Amino acid sequence: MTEHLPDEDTIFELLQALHKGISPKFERCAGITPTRFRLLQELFRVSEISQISLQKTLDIDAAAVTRHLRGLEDSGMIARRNNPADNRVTLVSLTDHGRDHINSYREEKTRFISELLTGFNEQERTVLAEMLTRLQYNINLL
Amino acid sequence: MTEHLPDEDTIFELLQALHKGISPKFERCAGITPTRFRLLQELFRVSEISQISLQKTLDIDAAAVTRHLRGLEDSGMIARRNNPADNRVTLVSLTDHGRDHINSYREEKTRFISELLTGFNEQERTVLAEMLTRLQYNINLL
DNA sequence: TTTTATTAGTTGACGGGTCAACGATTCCGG
DNA sequence: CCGGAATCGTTGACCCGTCAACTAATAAAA
Repeated sequence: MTEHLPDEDTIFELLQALHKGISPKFERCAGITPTRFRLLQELFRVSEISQISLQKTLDIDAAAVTRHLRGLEDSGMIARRNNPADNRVTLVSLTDHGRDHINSYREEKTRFISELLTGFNEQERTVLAEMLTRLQYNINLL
Repeated sequence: MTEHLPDEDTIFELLQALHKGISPKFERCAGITPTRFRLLQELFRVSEISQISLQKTLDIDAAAVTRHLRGLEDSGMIARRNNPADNRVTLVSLTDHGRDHINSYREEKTRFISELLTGFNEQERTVLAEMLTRLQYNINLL
């Protein structure tokens, strides 16, 4: 007995190892960092948005937003302008160039995710999503 | 129809969000970084080991090992000595002080993980571990 | 209205990870 | 035996995230 104990620890280690693998592989496949992709995707969805809204939506630090946007601006993907109605906020939007690129990023991301979920049927995906949601819930209680 | 599509993307985002939550919460609960805990745990297991073996076992960068060990050495948890049989390698081991501490870390970690898995019965844990393993496998193919 | 508090964004410093370059040691083939 | 190839560890530079301190602008209160 105690043949193959699934071990609570195993799940924790699997989650750690999984994270270690996912981000770099995503970047290698999609050609963009997961976080930057999320930024672009949100900009695509809403067309124009303040940095603070971006930050809250994506749940990342304000400093990180500032620096990612600087990078994306330097590469011509996004543009920023002051909000004339409130000079504290800067409004961010995709440039045409950015809009061009995000579509190919989305394709690569779709391809990546379908590779990631290879072998998972519809029901398994549902179960997995539900379990991950419960884990997230538990973590938020700590 | 398309009532609540579990969405491939959802799983990806859940994994990302999960990671964002786990490490800081672990550290807050256990009082030590996940990586440093893994280092100590491995040292506890084998008593004395070279840095390169540590690195391979834990699958982290050599530079990270060097720096973590410096930190752990400064806090008196570990000791290092040269391998007299091969002056390239440095052997790392727990100090008594480190051995004292790791037990309380282990308790905190156990508590943390059991909170994390609250509401998961034995069978669900098995299913979850198996699914995470499959994800890991898929990632390694990319 | 003037003062105070709040909000948005930037910056600096830090910890964690990676990779690339380097010195020291050991191994091995000519 | 000796010189080139591996191996081990360290360091520096970079990216990504956090927090804390700061400025500028607006909102709220006295």
